[in-house]
Amino acid sequence: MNEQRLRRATIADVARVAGVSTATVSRVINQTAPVAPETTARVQAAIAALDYRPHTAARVLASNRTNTIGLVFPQISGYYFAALLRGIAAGAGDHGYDLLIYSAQESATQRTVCSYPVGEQNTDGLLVFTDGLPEDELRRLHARGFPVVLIHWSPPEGLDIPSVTIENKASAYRLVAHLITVHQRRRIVYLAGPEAHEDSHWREKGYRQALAEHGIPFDPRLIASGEFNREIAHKTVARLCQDGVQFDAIFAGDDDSATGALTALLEAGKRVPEDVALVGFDDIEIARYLQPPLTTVRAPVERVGYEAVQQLVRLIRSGEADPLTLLPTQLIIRRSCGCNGSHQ
Amino acid sequence: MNEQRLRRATIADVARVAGVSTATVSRVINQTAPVAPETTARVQAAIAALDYRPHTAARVLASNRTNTIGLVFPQISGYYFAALLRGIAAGAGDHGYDLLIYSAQESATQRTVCSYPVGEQNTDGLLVFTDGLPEDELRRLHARGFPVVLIHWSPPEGLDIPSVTIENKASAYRLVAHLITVHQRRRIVYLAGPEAHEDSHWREKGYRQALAEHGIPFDPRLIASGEFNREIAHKTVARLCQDGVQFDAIFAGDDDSATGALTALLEAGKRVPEDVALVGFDDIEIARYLQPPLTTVRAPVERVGYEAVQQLVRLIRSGEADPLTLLPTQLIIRRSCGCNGSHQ
DNA sequence: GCGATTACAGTAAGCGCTTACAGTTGGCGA
DNA sequence: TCGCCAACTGTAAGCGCTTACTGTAATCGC
Repeated sequence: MNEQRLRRATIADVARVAGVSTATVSRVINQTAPVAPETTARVQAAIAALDYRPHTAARVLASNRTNTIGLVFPQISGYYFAALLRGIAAGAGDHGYDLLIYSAQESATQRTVCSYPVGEQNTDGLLVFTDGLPEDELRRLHARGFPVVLIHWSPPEGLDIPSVTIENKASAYRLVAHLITVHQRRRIVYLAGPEAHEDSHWREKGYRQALAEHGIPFDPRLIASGEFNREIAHKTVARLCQDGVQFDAIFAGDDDSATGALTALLEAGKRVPEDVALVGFDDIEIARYLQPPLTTVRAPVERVGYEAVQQLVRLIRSGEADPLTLLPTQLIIRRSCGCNGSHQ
Repeated sequence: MNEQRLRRATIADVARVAGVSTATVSRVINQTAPVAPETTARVQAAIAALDYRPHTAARVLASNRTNTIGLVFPQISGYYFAALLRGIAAGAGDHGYDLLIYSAQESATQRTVCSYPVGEQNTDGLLVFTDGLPEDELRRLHARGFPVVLIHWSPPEGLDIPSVTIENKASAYRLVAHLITVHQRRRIVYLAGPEAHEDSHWREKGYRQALAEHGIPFDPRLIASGEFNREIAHKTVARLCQDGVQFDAIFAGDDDSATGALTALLEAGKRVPEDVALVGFDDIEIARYLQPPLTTVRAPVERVGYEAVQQLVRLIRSGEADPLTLLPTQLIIRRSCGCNGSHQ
């Protein structure tokens, strides 16, 4: 492993071997100007012979394009993450961009100057997932005209930063309306997500709208905290049962909390869906394997990632992007709501 | 969004405003040489005033250090992924490295020269997960003395590339020995993973060793393909039941296939663990929520990622690293093997 | 047959940093 | 007092590319 590292071949080496100028080599590599086929062949042979790879930093410096997009995450976890990243990686690949990722949870080694390891200094644009970046940094980037696209998050007051997310409100509405109209449920608990999580707010709005439109009064006692977390949802629902709160359905803010709720309900001796109907949100992998299989909403997570890259690339290249991209979801009816659940 | 992008401040701007040379500014930023406190203050004020960020590519080009490590994945998915990445991101952050990731599944826009978007040209070292990189590329990098660390994968014949993984064999041995000695099982199915997946081979070796040491003859009919995949495992086990193969336990190569196996067993009218004991591997999140809760082995996935970065950084900085890092696992006894399962 | 293109190739000026080298001080031991 | 050294700062040479500008020869339209 310790053979000294060989000096890497540079464009000048290639030029010398091929008997052309460095400009020509550059043109062959980037296809930025016509080069005679025979010359091209000579250059390519030289590149192969020398095992030459263009030095990225030098290209960036000279061309002023990094060809890299940055991704900022508050934390890496959960079901969402892998799917979203898959979409983003695919999008970046399709558009020829590299992907630099930064998780805010990293114990930030204090950097003298630059508070964020990813930004204008090393990327062409940024993807920010939920509250991955504090508002002032966002404002700073925006003031500079640096391309940023938000994922599952709205821009702060006054900033016109494009954002990509899913139809939370409409989906929640449909889910709750289903519980009300098809299964005649009227006391429906909403297991809210974390305060900071915008999605949860929109889902709650959909929930409230469904109640309102079906003449069911809103009861604040039926809003409980699930935190998009199995354990917490478990405890919350257990307490609800203990406290004797009356309810005949639970709309869990996401599927993770739905699984917690399910366990708690069974432990409390409730039958699902007979005594309590249960619906979730996300359609995580295991949703269909629960007993009973979970009725939920399928969010096109991967597409969210892909679409976000799409918008970012447009923003980088043309300076414009859709202010808001709302991706449609799909109602997945299984058995936990009381249906037959032919849906797989 | 369309205000023209402002020309970014350069080190020369900072130097001018602070009334010093660019060298001094550089020294303040990098703390590479003593600078008078008063000068430092002036420079920092100028940096703040101009909102200056050093241009990464320029630093890389000048200093010949990218301060970035690359991560190559065959595909982004599964439980493993998020946890591993979390460890890697943490490790990279702790050591002051940025993280560039590349998923081989990206529909590779054909690049003229460089087949891999990540490598010597833009990183200081590479982390390769399972078979993320073909052997010839690995050999090329190794020949160049480029730092690479393998995760859950062994170097090809003849290459001394450090690798980090978990104690697959010993863990599998313990699991199977537990089934044999504590629960008197003798016809134990092994649900193997994908051919390419090294872990599965080691787990099988542990399985065979446990059989051998307890005087149980190895029966090839009990080796079936689970592919580390719920659906496939489901089908495989269903077929096993149909075919009337006799067995009293299943050692699933991973927890995903264990969940598939569980469903298939229940569907076939077998009681778990009474008729068939079931154990998995990984301890994924839902393992404890299965009915019955799954006995398995907890792999320190996040630590694997962190440790891999550790080794890579050592390799980058000092040229040496441990050839093989085997992280210990922990037996998680729940109910699916037949125990009481006090373990949470 | 002549000016205007077009196809192709080279020259050289940076891109924004780091750092080797070279001062200029002032303090301190001898 | 002198030499030495540490502390601090500046000068300028690149790092390996891209690309504006030039230059040449061949081709084309009429």
